[in-house]
Amino acid sequence: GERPYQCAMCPYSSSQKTHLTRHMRTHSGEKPFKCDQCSYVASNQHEVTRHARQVHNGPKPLTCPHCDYKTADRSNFKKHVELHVNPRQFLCPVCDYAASKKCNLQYHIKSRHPDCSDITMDVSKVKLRTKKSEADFSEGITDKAEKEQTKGDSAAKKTEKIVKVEKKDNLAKEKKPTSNVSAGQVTTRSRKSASENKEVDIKTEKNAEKTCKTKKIKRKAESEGTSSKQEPANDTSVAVTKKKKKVETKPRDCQEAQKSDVPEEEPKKQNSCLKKNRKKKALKNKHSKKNSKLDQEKIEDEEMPDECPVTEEDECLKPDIEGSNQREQDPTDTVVSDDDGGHALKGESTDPEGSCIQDPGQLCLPAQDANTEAEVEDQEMPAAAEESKDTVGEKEERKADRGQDTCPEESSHAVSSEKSLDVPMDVVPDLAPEKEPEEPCVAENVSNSDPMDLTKTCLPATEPTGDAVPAPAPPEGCTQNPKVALALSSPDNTAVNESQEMDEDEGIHSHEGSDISDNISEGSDDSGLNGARSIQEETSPKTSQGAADTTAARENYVCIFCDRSFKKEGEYSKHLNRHLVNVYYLEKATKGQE
DNA sequence: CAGCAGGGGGCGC
DNA sequence: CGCCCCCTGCTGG
Repeated sequence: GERPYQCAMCPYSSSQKTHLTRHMRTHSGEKPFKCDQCSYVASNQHEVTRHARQVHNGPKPLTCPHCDYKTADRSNFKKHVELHVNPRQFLCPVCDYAASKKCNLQYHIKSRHPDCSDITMDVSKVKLRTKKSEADFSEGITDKAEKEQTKGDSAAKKTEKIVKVEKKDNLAKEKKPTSNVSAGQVTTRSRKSASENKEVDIKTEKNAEKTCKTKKIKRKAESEGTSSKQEPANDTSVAVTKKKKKVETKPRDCQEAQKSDVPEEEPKKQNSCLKKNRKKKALKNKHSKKNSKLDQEKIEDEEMPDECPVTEEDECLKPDIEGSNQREQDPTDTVVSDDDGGHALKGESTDPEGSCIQDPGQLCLPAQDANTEAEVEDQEMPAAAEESKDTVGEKEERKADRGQDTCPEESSHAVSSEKSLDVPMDVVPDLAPEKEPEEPCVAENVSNSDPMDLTKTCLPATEPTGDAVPAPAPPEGCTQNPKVALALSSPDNTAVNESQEMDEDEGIHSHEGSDISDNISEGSDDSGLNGARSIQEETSPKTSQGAADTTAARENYVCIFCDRSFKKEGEYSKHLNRHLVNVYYLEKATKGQE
């Protein structure tokens, strides 16, 4: 309590004079203690001794029971053991990053999320699942939250110490099993706490021959006594809050999970996602957050298996009380579940990347995305099988390459992309120009599906044309037709629109995607309309066919927009042009407004 | 992630 | 006073 020795230079105060004198050296910079083996100097003699132990090959009495790691630094030793016991306990509230060390998390937050408020960032509260469990179990632990920063660890320590007293010897054997942590994370959490304590205790015992135990116990008792009062509530609340947060934050995730529910497949996605993420990191894209998230997700995934179910349940049950601190943690958990679900739905084939990356990204898209994706896939698959297997393969490759970009997929869709040129012209703009880049995943999916549809529609038309109709099929006149095709193809306005938009972004530039164009028409040199043209050709025939079939055989050309029929291609093309022009200007107008 | 170092609290002598 | 222990920050691999 009392701190009679006040520093004149800073707010520091100490209960002991010597501490103040020592502290004063920090201000004066005085470092009277020098290492005899090097030039190292310190203000504290003990720092020199520690330095000598660590830097100069001193004895390393501390040996990790789980591995060959040895160290002379107890702090480092504890940290290391923690890695075995419960890796990645510390989840970043802002992103998915998970750290094995509190300090690492703090550093992460500082470096990555400097703008975040301290409160939310309070690492002490951020703990992980395992710790949560511990906290829940042991009341004493709870003090951490209240104490402020030291607490978290101190509490753990305390618990550990206590455990030691009780168990000591027994544990050593048990340790190993628990140590497996990396492999069997599931059990680890709950176990971890216990196992950790045991292990740690043992170690400490070994190393700390002395009276450490007694001291520790004292400390524990003290700390507990002090903290116990307040903490219990806090700890529990904290743990609870975390869980709750997870639930809340992740509703969508949950949804996804529910949909797919297949946890097994998810890992794949995650992995892929992770890989992608990593790549991104390597590239150092702007999206540091995303990357981190991804990483975290990975981590979580690994750990999550067991926990997930539990956490979810908890979350569901509890509405969040506090929710303030660490939503993100939960999200991560949920994310994992989500991912799994996504996999299940999609199966392996789909592009996990997009979904994974984006979802974590932040928004709540996931649920929808998942759905859309699933649907898209379904649609796509057939289409791909039918017509554009090649294209699909290409797309995939492209995607993989582009993985970095958030919305690589779009570009990938060659088919749609080509059209893109026309896009502005295309009807789509009217309906939904809005989408834009944010939802790469969805867009991609959609776009993919759309392309498929288009292709389908187009292809049939091209081939059969000869049959049904006299086949005027002069591609030239129809330059504008593509639009028509789009319109036709897109009974689903939304999908079409999306695809178009998507196309616009990249498709226009890159010709790559033009599977259709290649197939259909190569010769067209018309400026921008080339891609469209191919479509047009197809469409025109198509229209003719379709029209003939459905409407009336007599008229070769039926206007998509107004059902008007034309016997002559030239007339029809002119008529279409009128519509197109209108559309074009409408688009411009809409864009301008936006 | 491990290592190193700064700073601080507690305690025995 | 000296020592131990701990927490934390930062850095390099």
